[in-house]
Amino acid sequence: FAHSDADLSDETKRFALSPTDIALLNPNTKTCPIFRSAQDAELTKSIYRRVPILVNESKGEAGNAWGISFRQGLFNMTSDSGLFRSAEELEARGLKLEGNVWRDEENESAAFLPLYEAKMLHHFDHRWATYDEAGDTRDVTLAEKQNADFVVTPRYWVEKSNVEERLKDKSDKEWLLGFRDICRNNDERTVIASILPSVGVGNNAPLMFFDKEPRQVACLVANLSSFALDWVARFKVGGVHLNFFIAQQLPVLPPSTYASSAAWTDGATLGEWISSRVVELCFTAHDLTAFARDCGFDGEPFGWDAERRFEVRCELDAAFFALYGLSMDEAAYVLDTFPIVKRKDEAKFGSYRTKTRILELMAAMQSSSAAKNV
DNA sequence: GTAACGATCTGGTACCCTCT
DNA sequence: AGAGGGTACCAGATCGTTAC
Repeated sequence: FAHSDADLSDETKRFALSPTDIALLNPNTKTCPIFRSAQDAELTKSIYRRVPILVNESKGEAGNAWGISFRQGLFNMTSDSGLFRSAEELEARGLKLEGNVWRDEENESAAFLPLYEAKMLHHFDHRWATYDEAGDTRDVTLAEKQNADFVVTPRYWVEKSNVEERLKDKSDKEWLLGFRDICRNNDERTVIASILPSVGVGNNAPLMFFDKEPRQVACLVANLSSFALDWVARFKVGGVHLNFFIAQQLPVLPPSTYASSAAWTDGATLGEWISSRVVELCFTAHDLTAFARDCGFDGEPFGWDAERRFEVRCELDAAFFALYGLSMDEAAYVLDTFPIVKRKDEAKFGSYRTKTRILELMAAMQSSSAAKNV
């Protein structure tokens, strides 16, 4: 991100990284991160001194507190394309479409599940984009999101038995955690992870599998969706892929974090405080009922209320800035490095309200912590 | 077979500039 | 002011190679 020779004489853009620094930031691969300034480098190093990486290969099982394993989706968009079926084919076979699942009235096991692609997912949203009748993708509308029965339409479907077979050694859950492989460090947001139903998934939406409680996984989703983590991730993504080796070396709070409570969680554990918010954000449609139930929530899907979602997401972001040990000044600096978020906020609301609200919430958290210490 | 990842292609949007 | 063109950005899909 030094674009001209003049940048080389800018003292804020000139800094040194020692071998120890590089080993701190990318212990598995010793890859050199891409910092834009000395300030970025120093703040990132301070985060890595406090927060462990997701999978530290040199530490064996102890280096994988989440018991996590990865897989490039369930189907390779190139080599598995022979298994993909279009709506026309399935209709011609006499199958009936229910939601986004094609069913055979005579043979219950012969169903075809949607094949999700990464672009259909976004933060806390498994209904971000859908295919239309013409075969083009479009964003899901607000009215559609507000309908808990609405489901996205994929480009292809895959046989349910193929999905089950590929999942049988990986997960017994009826939901998955996927993230976008294709991303850039100058996109609006870089790390985009989401809970999605247990369906077919293309290789550009890699999946994470765990041996942890669903509520803890919900907390991980919030962590992966936080500005704090995203800011760090941007120094790690050099090309256009969020490869496994990059994901594994992101600073991610360990599951044990969520067993404790904070002054601002009102007596609840962090796990309860965070996971209840994640369920509220994710469980907006009936096709994620299994996820809500696994997290201990028995109610109906939450209505899609943009203002409420904004508030809850700001709460989560404020929480993760605090959990990452960032001061309000540091959080403000981090949020100023998301120009597209800022620009869209200003265009729609007249100011960078995401930043304003997160900082307000951080201030409130700090004063409740201070009150508790008295 | 899985994973990392480059090359190329597609189709879209956003924004800026110039010309009329 | 509006039309048209150019360019950058965005988000993939597809195909291929290499390594293990």
